[in-house]
Amino acid sequence: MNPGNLHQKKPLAKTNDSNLHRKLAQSIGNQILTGVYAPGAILPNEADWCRIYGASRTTVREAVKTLNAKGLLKSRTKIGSRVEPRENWNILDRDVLSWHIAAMDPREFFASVQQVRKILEPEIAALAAANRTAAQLRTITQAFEDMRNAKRGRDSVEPDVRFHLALLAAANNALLSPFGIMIESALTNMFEFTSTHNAEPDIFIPRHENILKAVARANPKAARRAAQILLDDTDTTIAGFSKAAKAKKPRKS
Amino acid sequence: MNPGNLHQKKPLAKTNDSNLHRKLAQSIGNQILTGVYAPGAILPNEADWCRIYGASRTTVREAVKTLNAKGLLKSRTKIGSRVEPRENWNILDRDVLSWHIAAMDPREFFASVQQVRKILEPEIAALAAANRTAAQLRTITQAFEDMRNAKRGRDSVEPDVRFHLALLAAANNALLSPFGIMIESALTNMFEFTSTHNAEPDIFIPRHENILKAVARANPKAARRAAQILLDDTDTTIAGFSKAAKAKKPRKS
DNA sequence: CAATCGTTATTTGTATGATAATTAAGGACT
DNA sequence: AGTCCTTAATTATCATACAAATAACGATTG
Repeated sequence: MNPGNLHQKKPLAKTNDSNLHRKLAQSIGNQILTGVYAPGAILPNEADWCRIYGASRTTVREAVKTLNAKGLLKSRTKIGSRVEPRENWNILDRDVLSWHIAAMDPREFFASVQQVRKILEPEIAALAAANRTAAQLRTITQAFEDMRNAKRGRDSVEPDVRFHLALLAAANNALLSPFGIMIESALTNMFEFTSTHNAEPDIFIPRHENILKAVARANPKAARRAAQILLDDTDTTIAGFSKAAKAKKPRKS
Repeated sequence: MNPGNLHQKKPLAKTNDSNLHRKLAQSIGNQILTGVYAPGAILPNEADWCRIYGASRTTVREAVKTLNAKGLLKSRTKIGSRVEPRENWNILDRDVLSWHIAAMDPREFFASVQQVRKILEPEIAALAAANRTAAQLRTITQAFEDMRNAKRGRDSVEPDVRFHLALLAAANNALLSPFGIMIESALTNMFEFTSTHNAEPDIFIPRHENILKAVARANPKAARRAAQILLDDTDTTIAGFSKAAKAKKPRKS
C-alpha cells in the first residue's frame, strides 16, 4: 500500500448509489441508448417492467419519470412510454452521456468530443481571460499546481479535469456549463486509453501553463491560441491511441 | 390597446400539461431557479411538500425525482433533498431553461445566448456545409422557403427556428444537439420583443439565404462567414430592443 | 356508405398506508 | 478522548386501490 495515497478520496466513485429505481433507470436507459428500443418505439408498460425487474410499480414509475426528465421518453396515458427522437435527449446529462459512451465505439465518441472541444475550448479560454474574477484565477492556478505536482499517471487526471472545469467556470456563461460533464468524461476516459500506451504527459504541463498565463494576463487572444495548441497535441495523442486500438481490438465485444 | 395583439396566447403555454407531478416539479423548479432555495440548501421534506401542495407523497416523490434527474437536486436518506451547485444543473434541458428564462433579466439572458450563438453557429454552419446529407439539405431548403413565404410576423418564427435546427442537425454531431433547445428558445422569445418594436425581418431573408447557398455548395468557410453576418445583424436588433426596454421598464417587478 | 357519437378497454396518474433501509446525531461506556 | 450502540429522521420500496385520459371499436344515424 502506498503511504502517499492516504488522502485518496475516491474521485468519481458514485457506484455506491444502490437505489433500485436508479438501477432500473440505468438499465432501461442503456437499452434505449444501445437501440434495443429505438426512437419512436413504445416501451413495455409499467406492469411489464414490474414483472421484468421484480420491482414495485412505484419504483418502476420513478425510473420512468427519471428517463422522461432526461428527454429520453415521453409517457402518455393509454399509449405508454414512447422513445423520443435523439435530438430531444439530454445528451450532456451525466447519466445519459455515460450510457451513450458505453453504447458507442470509443473512437467515434472521441472524434465527436474533439470536434466540440476544438470549437468551444479556445473560446472558453478567451472568455475566461476576459471575464475571470481573481478568485476564479486562483482556482485555476491551484488546479495547475496540483497537476504539475501530481505523480505521473492517474493522479494527474483529477487536477487536469479540475483545470478545465475551472476555466469553464471562469468564462462566466451559464449556458456553457453543461459541457463540463463532457470535458470531464472525455479527459477521464481518454486517460483510460492513453495510460495504457504510455503517452508522456510532460508535454501537456507547459501547454496548460501557457493557458494559465494568458488568463492571468487577461489576454483573450493568447488564451485562445494556447488552448488551440493544447487541443492539437491532444489530437495527436488520440490519433496514436486510435491507431493502436485499431490494431489491438478492431471491434467491441 | 394594440389590435395586432389579439392572438396573444401565452408565449410558452405548455400549461396544457395537466399532470400534477409536472406542476409540482415546475413550481419547485421555479423556486430553485429564482433562488428561494439556493444551492446547498435543504428543501422541505416530502411530508412538507405534501402539506404545501395538498398532494400525495407518490406525486411529490415523482416531482422530486424529476428534479433530481435534471441535476437540480440530490436526495439522500436521512438528509433530504439538497440543491445542487449550479454547474450541475442541466441548464439546456427544456424545462430548466424555461425556468431560468423566467427567473432572469431578459437582457442578460439574450447576452448569454448571443455569446454562445456567436461561438457555435458559425461552426455549426461550417460543419453542416461539410457533413450534410442530401436529405438534410432538402430539410434546410424547405425551412428557408417556408420562412420566405411566411407572412411577415409571427408566422415566420416557426420556419426560422426550423431552419436553424435543421442546420444543427446537418452538422451531424450529437453532442451539439442540446443547443437546439437554446436556439429555439432564443429565437422564439426574441420575437416576443422584436415584434413589439416593429423590426423589419426582410433583412434576415437574404442573410439566411446566404447560409443556405453556402451549405448547398458544401463551402464551409462561406457558410461560417454567412452565419457570422446573420448573427451580427441579430446583435444590432437586440441592441435596439435592449435600449428600448431599458427606457421602458428599467427593472423587473 | 360515410360520418358521427358513445362505449369500452388499456395505460398512465394519483392516493393511501405500511414497512424497510440508510445514516446523522446523540448517548453510553469505556 | 474515543469507540460503540441506540435512536430518530428521512428517503426508498412495496401493495392496493381508484381516477383520468384516450385510442380503438362499434353502434347509430343521416
